[in-house]
Amino acid sequence: MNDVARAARVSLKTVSRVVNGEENVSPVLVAQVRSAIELLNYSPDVGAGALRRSDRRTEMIALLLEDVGNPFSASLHRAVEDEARARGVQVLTGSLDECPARERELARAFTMRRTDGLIMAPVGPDQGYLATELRVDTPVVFVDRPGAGFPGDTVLATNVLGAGEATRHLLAHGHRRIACLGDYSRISTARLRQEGYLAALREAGIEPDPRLIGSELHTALMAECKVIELFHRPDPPTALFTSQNLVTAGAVRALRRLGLHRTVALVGFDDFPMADLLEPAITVVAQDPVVMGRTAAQALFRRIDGDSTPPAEHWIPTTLIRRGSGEIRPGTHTTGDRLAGSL
Amino acid sequence: MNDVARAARVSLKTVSRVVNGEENVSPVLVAQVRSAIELLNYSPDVGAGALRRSDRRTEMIALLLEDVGNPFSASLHRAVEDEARARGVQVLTGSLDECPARERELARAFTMRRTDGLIMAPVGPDQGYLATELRVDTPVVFVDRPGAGFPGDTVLATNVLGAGEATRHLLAHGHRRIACLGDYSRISTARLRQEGYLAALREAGIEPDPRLIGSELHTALMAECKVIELFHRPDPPTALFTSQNLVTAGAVRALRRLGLHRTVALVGFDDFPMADLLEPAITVVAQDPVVMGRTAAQALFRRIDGDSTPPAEHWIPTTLIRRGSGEIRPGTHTTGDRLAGSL
DNA sequence: GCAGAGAATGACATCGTTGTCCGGACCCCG
DNA sequence: CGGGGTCCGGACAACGATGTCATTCTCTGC
Repeated sequence: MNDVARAARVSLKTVSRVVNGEENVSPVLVAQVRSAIELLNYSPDVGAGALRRSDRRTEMIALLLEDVGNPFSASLHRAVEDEARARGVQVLTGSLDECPARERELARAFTMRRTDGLIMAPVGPDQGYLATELRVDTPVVFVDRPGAGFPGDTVLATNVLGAGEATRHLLAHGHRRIACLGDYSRISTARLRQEGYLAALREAGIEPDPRLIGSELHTALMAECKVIELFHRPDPPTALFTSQNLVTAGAVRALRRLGLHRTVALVGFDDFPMADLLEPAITVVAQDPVVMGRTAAQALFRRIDGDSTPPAEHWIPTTLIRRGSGEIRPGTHTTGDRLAGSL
Repeated sequence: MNDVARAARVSLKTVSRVVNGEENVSPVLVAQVRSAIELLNYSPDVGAGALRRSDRRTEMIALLLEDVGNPFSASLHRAVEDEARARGVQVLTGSLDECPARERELARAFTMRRTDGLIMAPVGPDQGYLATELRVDTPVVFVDRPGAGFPGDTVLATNVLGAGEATRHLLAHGHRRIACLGDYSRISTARLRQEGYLAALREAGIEPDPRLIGSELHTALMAECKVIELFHRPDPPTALFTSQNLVTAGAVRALRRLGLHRTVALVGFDDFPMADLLEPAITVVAQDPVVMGRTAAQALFRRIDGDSTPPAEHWIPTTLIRRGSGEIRPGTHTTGDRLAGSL
């Protein structure tokens, strides 16, 4: 910037004014400065600017997700990026992999980078550390899972409702023995979805059978094994509610191997690409990661812009998508290819 | 940091030394400083540090991908993150959406943030602008697609080879009329995959039929329509090679609607989750986005560390995964469910 | 006892930028 | 012609940190 000032024969400050589009600079000087900028390929350093500026904005936000490589996190990330782009803000991301230590470590790293705000899908049981770790007035928005020990807006899917709807859907199709398979019970979404399942059963006057409830299934393979085990025992379920993507995949695989995919009903939580192309196509309770990401980003920017109303909770509704697998009735014994055509 | 120095009754410089783990500080002072840091919840500002430091490293790299929300980009992103994390480097990402203007805009934004390097899947026809836009000595690595007009390492899938292998696989199963469906021809990967297809045909002594070649199919719907059109014409293909993910999805959908999914062979370029659960399961030429991301990040960090050997090309091999759809022979008229069990 | 080496510490300038403040030029009006 | 505002432009300090260099202190060896 010094070089530009020299080349344009003006003071440093005038260059700064031109770059920042401030008023009260004569058109002549503006032109001089602009051409000097062009000539020297000057590019302002937003980091240095942030350092000096009174608002201290870095125009960067941090996004901590379970795994930027998985479809849910990736869609959410994209939605956040789109909101951020509209404001000229850049996004720093990090993957947590269900590891609380990583959560803290990344929160720390982003603090040292002075991000203007933080959107996070927490994995640890408590985010109280943010109070000391974070710079004061750095807003935090929790997404997908609620945070604890630190105030912040929260953006959540209607997990209990969605799981209840899935379960009621199966009940309405005549099922009474419905299994519920989910991820680690320390994950709040897994707990809540199981809760929704239990509530729907009780509502229908059915006492839940603990042998039909599987948790701690973190990979498709674990889910697959669990399902196979389930059907090797007496009195197996006639329907499955799988409360997470990989569990759904494992269950589909298991039902195939057992030759039960047209006999046992299945509703999964969270949609996935090609779900409509499987046979039978998979009925799911779809979340909306795009709306979740957008909502979280909008909430964060409102806070960054100074909104200091009490933390709000945003509930993003889920949608039941009927595709076939969830509409199988108990006692069905199709072996042909009829369902495929009935889409 | 000033406050810490005051609290610990030492000079600013001594605090800096402790924070940066420099030697030659007496243990007594180190302890004093550390407790002051603890007491005041001091967190160093890496931005300010980068400004003053002679190497000017911000410990951030930029990653420009097609769309961080799509599975390929997301996996690649994750792999880059893992390499970066090992070095304490953060990753700024941006989605390009096939828009050259966005490519420039984001390259500019990242330059203003002084990222230490840039990994990019270019969409524009020329990256010559980087020469003036970018800070000198900022290394660039091109991934997925080659860059033009600016030197940089390149990490590419073996597109021609992979497409050739897919096509030869279909030829080996007796197909002679094989369609090739792909994305916008301005995308280099689309062109190269078509090239591989053409080469394999010619190698087999077959003159390509232009009516069997579809390009500019950017969405699943466009691909679906194209396939349906293909089969409404006389002399339709007996096999399809779909050179991109969404095109594969569209083709599967179209074949289903036409009732041809067990009759017409299909090989797709790029794997996708659940491909093994479709009926028939989809044979694909799989890319390896994780290896691509890792390779790109490693190459970038080598450059950041000062390697100045001439730009290198890294070829990441593709793998043909036989699952069923690619092994259908011409003239097959299965209507039952046999293939599903034959996995 | 003393030179010289080396360790420990601090003073100060500086990175690229913006906030503050001041001064000069210009205009309008009485 | 002078008073008082508006408009422009620059000098200077400061943001939070580190590089450089000078200073003090403590040994070591003879």
